[in-house]
Amino acid sequence: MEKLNDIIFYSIEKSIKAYRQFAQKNISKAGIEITIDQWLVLKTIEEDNSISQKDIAHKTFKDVASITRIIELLVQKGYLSRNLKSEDRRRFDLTLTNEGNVIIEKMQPYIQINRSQALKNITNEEIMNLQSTLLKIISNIN
Amino acid sequence: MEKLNDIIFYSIEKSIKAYRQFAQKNISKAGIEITIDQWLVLKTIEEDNSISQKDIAHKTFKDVASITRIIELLVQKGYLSRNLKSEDRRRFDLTLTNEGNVIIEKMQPYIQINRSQALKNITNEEIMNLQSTLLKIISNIN
DNA sequence: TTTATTTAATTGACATATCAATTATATTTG
DNA sequence: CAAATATAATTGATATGTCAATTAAATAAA
Repeated sequence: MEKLNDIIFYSIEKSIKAYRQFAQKNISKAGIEITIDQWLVLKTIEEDNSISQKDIAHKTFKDVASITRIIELLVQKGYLSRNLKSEDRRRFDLTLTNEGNVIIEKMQPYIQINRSQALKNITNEEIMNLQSTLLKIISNIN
Repeated sequence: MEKLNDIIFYSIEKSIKAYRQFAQKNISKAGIEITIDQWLVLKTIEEDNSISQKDIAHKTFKDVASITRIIELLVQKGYLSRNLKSEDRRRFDLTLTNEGNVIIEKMQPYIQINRSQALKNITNEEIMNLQSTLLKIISNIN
């Protein structure tokens, strides 16, 4: 009978968990006070500041409920400002504050280092194959 | 500048999240009242009923604190019994109840179906490559 | 053997995930 | 236009993840 360890989904889970812990540890060690998830949401807003919370959720593979709460924390921390949109009062204008921009800048080198360390000695071809197989899995279950 | 979407870690995260949602939905739809995480812990105990909570945590890539809480829920639900070990009173004897065994049995076909649907049209070679690249990533960050 | 150290598990605090219900607003339809 | 429907976001409840502090027991060291 197959053991849990043999299952590919365990490797996928293990790799992403290990990467998250590794990345978060490096960020915290650098004295940057933000979680990877908060950064991810902030970065998504930076890339498109007219995006809706629903679309942020979709883009980050999170739930809209989680996005509401993460945005709340980002506002509390002073990285983000949030105001009702006049055109559609169900939605919000989300804008990075100066501090928000600063922290995105500050994170950049760590993100790079984390990624390159995690992918050390792995060829482009391997990455492309990895990506392609993962996309197959994703499309199989949608 | 690279967009979030291009990053391989997003595909890894997306695939595992999609798989978990897909699997959980199928289980719930079948009227089985257990979470994937609870099942995972129960299955781990079934495979080795002398395992410590610390080792369950290690094996499932979870935190010992989470294991404590998940075990509590499994006991509450009547799937697991927990008694102090006489040899080492810091530890517990964890044993599946009849109901626990029944639910593991009941889950089995769904687990199989979920896995085979997710891996449909993906060759063994691809899976092996996926596994091997993921293991490289894991070892790079440990 | 008493004390110090290590180990296993728990607990508290906070962040995030998920689902269902709710609120507020916008859009569609009769 | 008024009523019905759809959409965006929030909120509550429960589960899990993570870290730090704590408790209880076992083991090692003085």
